[in-house]
Amino acid sequence: MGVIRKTKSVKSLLEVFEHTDQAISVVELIKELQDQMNKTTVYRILERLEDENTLHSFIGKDGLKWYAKHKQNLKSSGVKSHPHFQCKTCGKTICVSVDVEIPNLAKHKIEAAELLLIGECEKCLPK
Amino acid sequence: MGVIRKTKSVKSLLEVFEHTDQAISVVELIKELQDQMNKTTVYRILERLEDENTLHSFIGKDGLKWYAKHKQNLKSSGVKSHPHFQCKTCGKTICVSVDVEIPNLAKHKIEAAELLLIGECEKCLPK
DNA sequence: TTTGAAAATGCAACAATGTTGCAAAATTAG
DNA sequence: CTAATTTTGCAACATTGTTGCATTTTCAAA
Repeated sequence: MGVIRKTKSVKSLLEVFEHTDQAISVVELIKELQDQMNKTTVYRILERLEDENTLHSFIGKDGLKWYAKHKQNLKSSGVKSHPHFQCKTCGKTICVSVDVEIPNLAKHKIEAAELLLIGECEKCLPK
Repeated sequence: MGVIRKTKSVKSLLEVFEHTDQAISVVELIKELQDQMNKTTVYRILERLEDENTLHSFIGKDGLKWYAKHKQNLKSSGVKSHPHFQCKTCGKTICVSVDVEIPNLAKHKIEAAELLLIGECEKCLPK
């Protein structure tokens, strides 16, 4: 397996994540980094960083892929997982640090679970 | 609001769901119905049937939209939701009839939750 | 049964997201 | 410094989903 080189592009991308704990969609990353690298490069670096457990990904409510920094997390039924919250109004998407009970399914092997919570964040809630 | 007319296309589409309890991806529906209607029509009928609560939809592990028959379901923390299981090997995707505990999030209003379980189904599990 | 308004459809063009192959450039080990 | 390997850019492509608009179908009132 390949080594991950700390290239200029990789550093640029990681820097984006250093300034926030929020998840960032690939679309936004491409937009934010468009002067520094090609979109193909963004996709490929994200893939590598996920393989290396630096980032983790999940699918948002509209089917877009999101990435966030990887943190060691709680385990439920042996499945490593934490929920993500996505604001349907402003789109803000965050990792939620709570344990989730993953149901067991007879005759099925569950290897991963994605819990997406959809609603409104504090800012978007009507006063 | 509009009435949903029981057109030939609507009947064709509903017939696909009559023969299974599994979820079906839009991609597969379009393929299966390509001789009977335009893909635009498939998208529009699905939207209407979901509005009418005949079907419900969710996003699969690859960001594709899936639909399944709507059944009255359990409520957790006031949020109506049930998990879906998707086999990473054969792609089979089903609704799971169990209650899921939806975590509460301070200062956030959670209106919906999607729990996607990813793993291997009975058929794909190595003996 | 006829008719006319509303709803539904097909089509083509488009938009957005994501993937691929390949040549060129950058990185790292020795 | 050099050579092998990894990384990148680019352009072309694939897939999924959306839109506008003209035409057709449906349904219910007459």
